[in-house]
Amino acid sequence: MQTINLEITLEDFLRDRTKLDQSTITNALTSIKDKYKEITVKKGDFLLQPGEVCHHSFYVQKGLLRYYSVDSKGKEHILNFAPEGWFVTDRDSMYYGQPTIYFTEALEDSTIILLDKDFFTIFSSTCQSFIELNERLLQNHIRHLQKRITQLLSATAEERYVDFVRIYPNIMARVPQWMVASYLGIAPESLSRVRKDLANKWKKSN
Amino acid sequence: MQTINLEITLEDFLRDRTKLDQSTITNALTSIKDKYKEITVKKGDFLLQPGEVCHHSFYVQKGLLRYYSVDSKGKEHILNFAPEGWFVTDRDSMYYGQPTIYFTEALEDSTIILLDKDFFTIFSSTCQSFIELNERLLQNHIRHLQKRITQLLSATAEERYVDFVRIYPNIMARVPQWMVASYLGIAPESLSRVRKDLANKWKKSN
DNA sequence: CGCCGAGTTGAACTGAATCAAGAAACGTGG
DNA sequence: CCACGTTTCTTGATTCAGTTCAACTCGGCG
Repeated sequence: MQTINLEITLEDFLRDRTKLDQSTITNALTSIKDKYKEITVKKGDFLLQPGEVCHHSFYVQKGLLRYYSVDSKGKEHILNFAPEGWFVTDRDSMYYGQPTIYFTEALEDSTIILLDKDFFTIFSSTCQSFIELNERLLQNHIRHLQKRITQLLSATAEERYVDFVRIYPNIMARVPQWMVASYLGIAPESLSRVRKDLANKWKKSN
Repeated sequence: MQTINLEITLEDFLRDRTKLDQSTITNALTSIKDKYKEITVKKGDFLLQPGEVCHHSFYVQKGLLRYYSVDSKGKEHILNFAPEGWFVTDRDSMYYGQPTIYFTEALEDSTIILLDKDFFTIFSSTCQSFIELNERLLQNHIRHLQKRITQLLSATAEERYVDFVRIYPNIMARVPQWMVASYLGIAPESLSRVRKDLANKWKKSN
């Protein structure tokens, strides 16, 4: 498999989003360095499985995660993909101490930063612009989820697919097609047909 | 229409969620009283319509709001109901200054508190427990949206309906059935049939 | 009284799921 | 580097959940 060479360190990320200079961030991170740690995982490894309790947020430094559930009929439903620079947090489990019902799996060999439950709180107390960052992240996450709900309520399989490739072309290229289908809430066979139809349309109009 | 007599003031809400005493909250609110104001609206009034830019979060003190979009075929899709003690925020519009694409409509005569865009930020700077409240609200909102996505991806119309009445029996009783259908992402006729089937099942098992 | 919005019911239709089979791509071990 | 099994993708035939369209009922309300 060809490796993808994206790597956005947590420091890069913080610098970019908080507009603080590198040394401020390095200092802040050093002062709470027991609140996070870096690990590497291999393709196929699980960071979290149903029944376990979640103690960390995951920041993806390199690689790709998927966060999914399995329903009563054994079908997988992907809630999120997380490439470099994204977070995965199992909020139900982390904030309420319940065992999770989701899988968090590495789709590629990945470098992940584990952030303690109180990482954000503690970091926040050291600098104002981090509070704002955190809020912005949550706000954006909400906007993202809301958009997805609107789409699930109103768009056809084809529309959802077209939108997905437009917004996440890189993810499209990095995961098997049936996972995209699972994310979009359609059967893999249906996605295959959707793609065929789109290809035909495109040919005709050319 | 019979009136519903729930009323949860913003102060009640803050006291309950931040565990601060009443006088602290009253003082804090007094110090930023230009950052929020109370209004009353009538059933059918719109607090926000597509094309307008959103400048406030809405806190529902009394009454009921719905937040919905209209798709290209003219169909409505309800993103959220908001009864007493709930918030409605159009984040796309408020944080990015874009005109909104959603309707925010009062389904009953309502008392609404308009919270300025920076209400939360300013209030946060006066007390730590408010930062936490804000974060918890956002976290819960995310959990809620995520659950809804999982359900849209995996559950049948019947399962979604059963879950809805279990969790929001009060909303079920306060809005027309076709709005519940719209929230669940099914046609009103389908919801009617689902209910009929459920009634039959219940009779048989009795 | 007559109108109107909400809900129900039936019949026909349809987008997508399911089932089944085969083709292509992939990775792993020899 | 090839051979083999596994996974992914495609295609066709069939089924099904839910939509659409249309007609009818019911209960309020001016």
